[in-house]
Order: sequence, then structure tokens, then C-alpha cells
Amino acid sequence: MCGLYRLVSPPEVVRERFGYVEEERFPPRPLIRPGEPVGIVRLEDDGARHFRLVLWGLAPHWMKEPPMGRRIINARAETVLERPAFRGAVRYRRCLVPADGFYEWTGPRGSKRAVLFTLPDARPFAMAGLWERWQAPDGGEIETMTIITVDANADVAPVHERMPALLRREHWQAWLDTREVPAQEAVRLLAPAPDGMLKGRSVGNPLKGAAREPRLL
DNA sequence: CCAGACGTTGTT
DNA sequence: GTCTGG
DNA sequence: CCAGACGTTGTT
DNA sequence: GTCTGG
Repeated sequence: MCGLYRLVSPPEVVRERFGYVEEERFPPRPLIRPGEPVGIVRLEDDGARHFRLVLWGLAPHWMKEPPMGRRIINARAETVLERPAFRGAVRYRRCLVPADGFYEWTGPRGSKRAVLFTLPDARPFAMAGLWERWQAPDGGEIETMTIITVDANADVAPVHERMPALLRREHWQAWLDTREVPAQEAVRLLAPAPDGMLKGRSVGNPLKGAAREPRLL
């Protein structure tokens, strides 16, 4: 699955690769965790790509409580068209999640170890995501996101059964363009990465001693 | 009809 | 909001 | 995600 | 088992 990832590439590199016209500031982060603000790229009303910071953990608009606790950090590609929690988002609110590494865990509870998967050149790639906007009674808005998972490819399978859905660059626009590309068609782009594409490196427990980003709530 | 859930992962 | 279970 | 904690009182 | 803090 994908419950921890990384984006340490300089903002200029991410901007150049993803081609957004506007961005919210973000520092390079070796550990990006559920509940934290994370960067997504989405098409907005001007038809252009924008980089926005939203909270990791999907909170559909009909949730009663604000998304304080843990929410839905992953969505299975196989069920994303059917589940009430995802149906609206996969049709109207698809996004890219820039990353240059994701972690998968292995080992027994209490002594888990992580493997960091990257491209050989450590360049940023796009994970497939969905986002939501939650409206508070007082009018405040909170935006959230979730990362779509698929079966592990041969690189990841020794460590874990699932992995984030990575989108080929030539598919980025179709995934983002919810006006032109219907959900059923977009979901066909979600597949395990080609075998041999990713490089894995054992990193122990990267959470040990790590400081966390400030919460937004 | 109403009430309650609505998700994934991993673990038991 | 929409579906499922009772 | 994992690791580690997991209370009371008083009030609704 | 479930929540919180990192």
C-alpha cells in the first residue's frame, strides 16, 4: 500500500516536471505521513494545473465531523468506481501526487522495517490520487486527498502486496481532465508499474526519531 | 420505510 | 449524498 | 505508515 | 481494539 512517501526534489524540479502555473510553497520532505499537508496537482477552473497543499486522508463532503482523526489514506483501484466514498471524486476530483519515493513496510509488528522505492535517477513521479473538499458548518473549508493503490509489481511484491498507482507521463493529462475523460476510462490507466522500473533500498525504520509536520487543525 | 455506514491495511 | 441492512 | 498509550471529574 | 503522536 502506500502510507508513507517522500518528496525531496527541489520545488523548481517538481514544477518543471509537472507544469503547474501556480504553487503553494512546500519544503523538501523525506517523510510525508497521513494527516499532514501534502502537495497535489489538479486542473482548476482556468483549465491549468495548480499545485495545492491538502490533508492526506480523504474526508468526503458528507462526513459530519471535521477530518481530524485518521481518514481514508488509500483507495483500491479495483473498487474506486463503486464505493460511495470514492465515486464522486473519481469522476470529478482526480489529482496527481508528486513524489520521488514511497515506502513499503515489512517484518513483524514492533520491529518493522521499510524499503524505499524510487526511480533509478530519483526523479519525481506521479501517484494517482483523489481529492475532496469538506465544508464546515461555520463555512470553513478543508481539502483532503487519498492515494490509489494497485497490486504490487515484481519490484515491490517481495516486500508488500500493494503499491501506489503510478501514472505514465503520457497519461497525466487524461487522469487530470475529468471534463474530457470519464471515470470508467480514467480508471483503466491504473495499473502496477512495469517490472524493473523501481529501485528498492532498505532504510530501517525511517519514523524513528522523526519530527512531524505541524497539524492544520 | 429508517438508521447507519460509507475505507484500506494488517492482524487476530 | 447514496447505498445497505433490517 | 508505526509505536505507544490507553486518566479523571463533571456534565450532557 | 482504537486513538494519538511522530
